[in-house]
Amino acid sequence: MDKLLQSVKIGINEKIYIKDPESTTLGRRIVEESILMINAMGFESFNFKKLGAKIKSNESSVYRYFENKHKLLLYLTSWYWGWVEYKLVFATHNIQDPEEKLKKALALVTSATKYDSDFSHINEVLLSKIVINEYSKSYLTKEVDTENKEGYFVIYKRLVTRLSEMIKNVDGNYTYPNSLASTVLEGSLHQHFLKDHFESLTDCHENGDPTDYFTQLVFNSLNKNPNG
Amino acid sequence: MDKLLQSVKIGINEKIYIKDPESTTLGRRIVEESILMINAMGFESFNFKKLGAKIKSNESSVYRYFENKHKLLLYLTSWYWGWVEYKLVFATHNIQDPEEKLKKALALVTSATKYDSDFSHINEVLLSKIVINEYSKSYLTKEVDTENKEGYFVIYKRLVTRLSEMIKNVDGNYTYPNSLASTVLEGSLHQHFLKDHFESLTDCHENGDPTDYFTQLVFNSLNKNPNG
DNA sequence: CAAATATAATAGTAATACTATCATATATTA
DNA sequence: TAATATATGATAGTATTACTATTATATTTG
Repeated sequence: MDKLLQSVKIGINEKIYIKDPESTTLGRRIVEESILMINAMGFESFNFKKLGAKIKSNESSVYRYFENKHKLLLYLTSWYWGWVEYKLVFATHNIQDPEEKLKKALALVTSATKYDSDFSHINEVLLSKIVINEYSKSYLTKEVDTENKEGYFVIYKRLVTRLSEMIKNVDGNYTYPNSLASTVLEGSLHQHFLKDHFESLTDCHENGDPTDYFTQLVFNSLNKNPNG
Repeated sequence: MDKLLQSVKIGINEKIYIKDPESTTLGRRIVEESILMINAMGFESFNFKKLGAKIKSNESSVYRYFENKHKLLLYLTSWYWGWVEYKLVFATHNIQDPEEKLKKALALVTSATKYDSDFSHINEVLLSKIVINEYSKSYLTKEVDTENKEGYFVIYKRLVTRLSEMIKNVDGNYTYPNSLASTVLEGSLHQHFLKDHFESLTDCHENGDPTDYFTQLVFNSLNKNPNG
């Protein structure tokens, strides 16, 4: 990644925000601090009044960027998935062998985010924790279908599709490429969550980790090309 | 199931409620109507004032049974998982062959709830929809660890463990029995959700279904006993 | 029938999730 | 550089939520 990310802007559906937070200092401060705050106090306790106070700005100013905290969550998680997608495409585009490509993709998508790239106002380590703890809440709502039609989840959907395509490239006859791809992405978040809060429900600690687990899971499901 | 369920009471952690809703008519009405309401309007819009009005009782009366709507959700989802556990144990206890047993368990746990048993005030079909749409919200909170210590999730954890044991009985050398069990349970809810809202992210519709998908996924991961 | 208990009705509070208005600071452009 | 546009800040206000507290009225039980 490194320097490259400096000039890359994750393209997020314009309907998610009122004013592009990337366009101003205040906007970037909103995004930056909201990540710290949501991470520290959880999405439920977080609100725009607290955020305004924290950034020494005002509640009403925050509302000029995002309609409400749900939209802000959509923004943050879209950014995260866009960032993962970028890393995925970048890291796999020059790999020819479909199995190697898929293996690399799975590693990227299932491993814990450990380092903050430090090139933007966004702390990727904390953001990935937010995604683990809060992403489901962004779509488990009564408004999913309308918001989906508005395109609020395109980036995530594209990521699932990319993974699904890689799966198909290893085994074109497999019946459940989309289900497997969505299981890996969602299941990975879940295993990371269990590791932190329900240890007994996962084996991803000392003697195992999500990457190894999901890599096995996927490859055992696929009939690999006998020539490959 | 049928008549048997009439006399079976799902044992739920007493700390989840203030007064056992099973002990009174009002309590059962609270549970019964809350399922209909949460299903119809979603957990976010649901509240005790609306529930009180709907059952022609009072907000304050509802608060004598449950501290807040989060506890009510814990109650409902615990009941659901207790019910699934009961069905699981009942349906598999006389199966000797580990593979057959696991197969049966997977079918039970991944298939959509289609029929309301009609023996209690609880509509299992709607409750299963609530679990699909809202279960994650019951544990994706800042209070998980304390609530987990209080035993609010024991039933679910026991269910995962049971499934994990069945997996181990098919392949004792498999490294990830707990992860696989938790993936199946959580992943199954997710696939059902995707089927309803993000069709393109799943293959569980015309030519596939969660049971078939997860059965394949699990058995492809396990080295079956060559003698079995 | 009295006493205990459950439920209902009403009121009240602090916090949330906003909207509206106006003042002020900063940037743009004529 | 003055005029103007735009962004931000400060303050106030509203409806709703998530409760708590109190008192009144049923209903059950001893």
